[in-house]
Amino acid sequence: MVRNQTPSKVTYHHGDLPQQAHQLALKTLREHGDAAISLRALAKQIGVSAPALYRHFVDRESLLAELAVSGFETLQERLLAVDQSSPRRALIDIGLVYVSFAQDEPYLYRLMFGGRVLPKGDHPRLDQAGKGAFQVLEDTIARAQKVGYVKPVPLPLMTAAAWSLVHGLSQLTIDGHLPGPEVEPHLAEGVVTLLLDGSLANNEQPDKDTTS
Amino acid sequence: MVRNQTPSKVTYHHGDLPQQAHQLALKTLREHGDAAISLRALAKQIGVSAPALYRHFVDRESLLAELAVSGFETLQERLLAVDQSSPRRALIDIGLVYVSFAQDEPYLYRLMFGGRVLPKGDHPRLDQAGKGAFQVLEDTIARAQKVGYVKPVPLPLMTAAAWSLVHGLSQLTIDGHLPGPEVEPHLAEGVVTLLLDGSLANNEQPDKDTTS
DNA sequence: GTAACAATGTTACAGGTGATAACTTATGGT
DNA sequence: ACCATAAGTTATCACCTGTAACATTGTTAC
Repeated sequence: MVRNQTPSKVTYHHGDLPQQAHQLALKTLREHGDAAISLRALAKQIGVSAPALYRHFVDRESLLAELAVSGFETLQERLLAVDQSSPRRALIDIGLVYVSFAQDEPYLYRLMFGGRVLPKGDHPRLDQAGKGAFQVLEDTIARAQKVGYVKPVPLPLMTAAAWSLVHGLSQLTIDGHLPGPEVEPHLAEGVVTLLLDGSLANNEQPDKDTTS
Repeated sequence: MVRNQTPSKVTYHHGDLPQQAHQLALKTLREHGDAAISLRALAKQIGVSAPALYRHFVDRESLLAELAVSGFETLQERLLAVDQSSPRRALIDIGLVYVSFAQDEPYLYRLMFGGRVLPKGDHPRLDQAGKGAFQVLEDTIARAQKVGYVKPVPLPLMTAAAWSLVHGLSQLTIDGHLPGPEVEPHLAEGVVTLLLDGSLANNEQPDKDTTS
């Protein structure tokens, strides 16, 4: 009904439609998934006519793409916040933070990677944002490799393996195919460690007989 | 128009609507994705009225669930066809077959795992089919463990890691985040091997200095 | 054989959605 | 003060899922 923005005047022009639509859509996405996002419903909740949204979003899909972009950005932020002092802990924590993000925001994560929005060509901002998050992972691995902590396997290969592992674990726990963190709190750490210990340089290998 | 089934008579009753609808929907899915599947369009192509389909599929979603089930079944078949004589080759090949399936049938695979159809409760046949495919992977790992080829790490943990890895790699290549098999033909084998060599029992560990 | 019944089709229709066209009002630069 | 333009509005189209009420065919009991 009434605009819940700071400007108290009720104006013909909304003043900040794109922002508010983005926020409300994000909230709906978080709570009910992308399928529940309808431009008409959004407009009604904001108190504006449906076609008004098309002044700011060329498509419904472009709105979803924006949400996905913001998702990649916050994922990147969380990954960048990981402490990088110890290579091993950094690698593990990057993985844990990644999986935690997906589990905290299942609908958002699914939108980002669900193929609902194809990253190819249509939305250059989207794959740029995706690359950004991916880059943090790659940089962490590269750093650990440079220090000699990780095997000198080709960086793209090592990165692909790591990303695949955390992405797969995220998706499978989200979809209920694997137990979530409330059932198996240490699954993520165990899985990440499993890949990691197989990826160490020879001189860094832990005692193999104490790992059971 | 004319029924392309063996019975030549054009009848009021179709005779095999569910089957034909399933096949046509599967074809549409393969070529254009699940979003392109509309019951009306399906009915029109088959030459039947739209509500007729509701005699056989309670929902659009239940039709999609059936497609997903058949997807899991053929995936399971392909996984079961893997030669199990050598534990190591079996493990690697299971992974490669899994990823190849996803890359051969990207839209089908996305339907199976895209969260489009939630496996929880609604469709018991679906998670049964999913468990079936998953079971092949787990059995292969269990066999390799029993033989002493794989570390005595808890089976659910090892399985979760393996499944996460191949699933993540599948999804990421499908979505274009990682290079596909035409660009990097050996990526899948490299990634799978990376996890595997970190999961070997001590007495089975390959020479670490020749693995670069 | 035929009458009753169940299965499988049909047309008509009720909501809901994305998207566009044509019109109206406010904003801001000159 | 003016006017071009940005940002709203209503009206409308095409399409979709899903339901209700009716028609036709196949089947089974007598």
